[in-house]
Amino acid sequence: MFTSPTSYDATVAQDTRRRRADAERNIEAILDAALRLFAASTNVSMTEIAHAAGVGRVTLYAHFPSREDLVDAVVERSLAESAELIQVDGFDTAPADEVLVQLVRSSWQALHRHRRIRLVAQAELGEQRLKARHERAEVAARLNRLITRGQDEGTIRSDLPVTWLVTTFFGILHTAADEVDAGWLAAEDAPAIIEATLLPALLAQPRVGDDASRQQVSRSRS
Amino acid sequence: MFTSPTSYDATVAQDTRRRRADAERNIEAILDAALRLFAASTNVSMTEIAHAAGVGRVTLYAHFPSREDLVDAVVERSLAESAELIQVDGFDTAPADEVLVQLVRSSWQALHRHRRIRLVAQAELGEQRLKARHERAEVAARLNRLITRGQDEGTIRSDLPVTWLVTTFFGILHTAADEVDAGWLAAEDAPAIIEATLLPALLAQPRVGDDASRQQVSRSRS
DNA sequence: AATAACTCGTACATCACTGTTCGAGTTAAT
DNA sequence: ATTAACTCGAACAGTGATGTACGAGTTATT
Repeated sequence: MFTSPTSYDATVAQDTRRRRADAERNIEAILDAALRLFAASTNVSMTEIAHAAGVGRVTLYAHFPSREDLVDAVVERSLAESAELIQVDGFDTAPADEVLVQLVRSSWQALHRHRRIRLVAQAELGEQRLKARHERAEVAARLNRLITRGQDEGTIRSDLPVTWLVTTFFGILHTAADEVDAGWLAAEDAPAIIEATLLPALLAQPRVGDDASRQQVSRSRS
Repeated sequence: MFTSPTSYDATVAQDTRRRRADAERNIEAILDAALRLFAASTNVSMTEIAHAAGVGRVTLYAHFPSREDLVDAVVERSLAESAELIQVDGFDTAPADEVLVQLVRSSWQALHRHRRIRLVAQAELGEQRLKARHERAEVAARLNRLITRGQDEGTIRSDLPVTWLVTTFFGILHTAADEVDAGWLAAEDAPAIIEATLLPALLAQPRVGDDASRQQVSRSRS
């Protein structure tokens, strides 16, 4: 029997009781599988997740007593993951607009994954709990700082609220990722297209005149 | 009994058999309710829809034998609705960029609704069936024509695929609508913000220098 | 006023998912 | 090598959704 001792907080680090190594591994596997499956589709059963993690269904319930607990843990993990991914070179020192471009290039897919998880959580945990606890988490906060810095530097427009600019950033990423998922846009074309769309929308002074910055980006489905 | 005669194709106009007036009314009510509920949340049961339409659950099944049929009909209706909404004055004659602005102002919410339905359909009917039948429907086609015309006129940028520009248009609308739903953006601020974001991203020559075009749009949550 | 269309509630069969329990087998840790 | 932690499959109860069947009542149509 192992339900009572090890149960609920596989989530946060704070575990008073020690855990065996294989248990730890399984938890990781479950979280990984869940993250992957949720990113693909919102409707995933516990059974599917357990199976995908190479683990018995019972074991899953041993670590995450309810579906809600699982989703919760996945959100947490996804948030932490994104926070790391976003940490590119010179995040706090390089010109803000260049950092943005860098972010798009390095991690637009991962950031998209995070967004999908957010959808799942929103549907299953309800809007408020999610909003209160996670929305102002590390990722959003860092993006916020970055954009604000860009505004101070004069590279990023100041006529729109910072929050909206951040949202737009994720929004375009999201849109592009959906297009890729649907097979209407080649994944390798995405970064360039995202960049070409995002920059004029966010920058204070869209470079104009020089058509060097606006050459044909992609010919697919023109 | 009424299952066999009236059943399946409440959907398309093509009905050989005549229908009684109240039946017609109920079908409308059901479609309306479904559209409304689906726009709010993806997970809606048949029971809820029937109840919201002020109709017995059995009656619902009488007109739409399966959930799939219902979703199908709702998609159809939503598409038709959007096609009408999009038909603003001078759609085919006024400068394309001005028409775009006009579209945002008049119907961004409705267009958003259409997008939500698309999500439901995508989850329940599967990607391909939806794509094949509907994506190239009236709305998308018109938008496509409009953007293409704008490119010919030189007002809309030509370095990105038309498809992507259309997608971006809907994407930003969608993003903004979500923000409004979540209560992070006032609905009355939305059109201006959308416009301010969309135009620089889509136009060939973003007006630059004159900060008249980039005055403070909203102060909320800056 | 008569007929057929349409409505309703109730009840039933089926299914998929969630969460729990049991007992027995593995495996990491000391 | 012993113990406690962890694993597993199978089986069960509960819930909620889908779809069907019946029979009786209501309402549009002619």
